[in-house]
Amino acid sequence: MKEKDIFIRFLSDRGLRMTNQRGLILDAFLGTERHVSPEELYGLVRRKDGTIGQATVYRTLKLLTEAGLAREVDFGDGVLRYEHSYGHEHHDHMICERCHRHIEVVDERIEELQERLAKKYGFVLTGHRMYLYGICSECRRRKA
Amino acid sequence: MKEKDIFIRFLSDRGLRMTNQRGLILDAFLGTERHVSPEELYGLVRRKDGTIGQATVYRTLKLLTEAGLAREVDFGDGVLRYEHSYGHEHHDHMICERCHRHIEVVDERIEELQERLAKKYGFVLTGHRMYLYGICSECRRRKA
DNA sequence: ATGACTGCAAATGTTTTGCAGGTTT
DNA sequence: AAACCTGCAAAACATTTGCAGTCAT
Repeated sequence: MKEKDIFIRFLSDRGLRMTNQRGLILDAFLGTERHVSPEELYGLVRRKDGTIGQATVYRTLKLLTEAGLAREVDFGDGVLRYEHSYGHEHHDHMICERCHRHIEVVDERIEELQERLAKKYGFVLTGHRMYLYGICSECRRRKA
Repeated sequence: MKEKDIFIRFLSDRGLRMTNQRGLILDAFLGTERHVSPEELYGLVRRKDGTIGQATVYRTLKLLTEAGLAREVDFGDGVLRYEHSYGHEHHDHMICERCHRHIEVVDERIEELQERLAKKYGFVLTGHRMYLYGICSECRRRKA
């Protein structure tokens, strides 16, 4: 399990320690492929350890983000979510407004045009967020 | 002033009334070309009427949004901002991470590729949000 | 011992809501 | 009167922080 090693390394590089709670949170995070909110993750972790506090979950998610293992995703619904970052290339998101299912997408040509657009205005891009909202085929079929 | 008429129309269509406060808030909103947060707008309006409450500002901004005069913009910094919608075509945003200056941008080719990308996954797009983050030329020059 | 870690509760910051009083129709 | 509006303060919400106690080195 490479991620755990990375995390341990990251922690010790900063004089921090790997703890039981951090391990549980990391496992729970890695164990789901969904975009989890801190609250959801808190629920998952609590099944393993009922005494854990949500502050610890919040704090650990920040650490995982700094360690490059997690990435914050903001769909704009007021809750921050986290997705796997290690071994997961950059991608954007397409979200169904009915069933809230979402797909990760990448389009090289779009990425390239974004760069060009930035250059046109004298910007050097550091990152971007792109969310495509729509209705997926299933939802359209179900309620056409 | 077309916007005011639209707002009055929108209100009366729903059995609501144009009031002094709503008028002031609309004027203040139209009077700035920046992306204002409710708090900023509250500050502006209070200069004209010191007794206005911020709840009224929040409520009116929601109304303006429903009326199609304002559009919510979420830069992901924890504050919702509002921009003019009437007579302002769709556009995306490019934000300087140093000076927080932002530019409104549109790229037809990107829009088109987004549509194609959606179609590829069976989605029909209803909208999208795209934020490009970077460093603007001035900030690069100032602190290269 | 020192410094890190944790759970808890309190604080934060933005936005929403309940309410009592005021205004319009 | 009925329905809408308003300001205020309280509530709601996700997230952060302070703190006192605990644990690892």
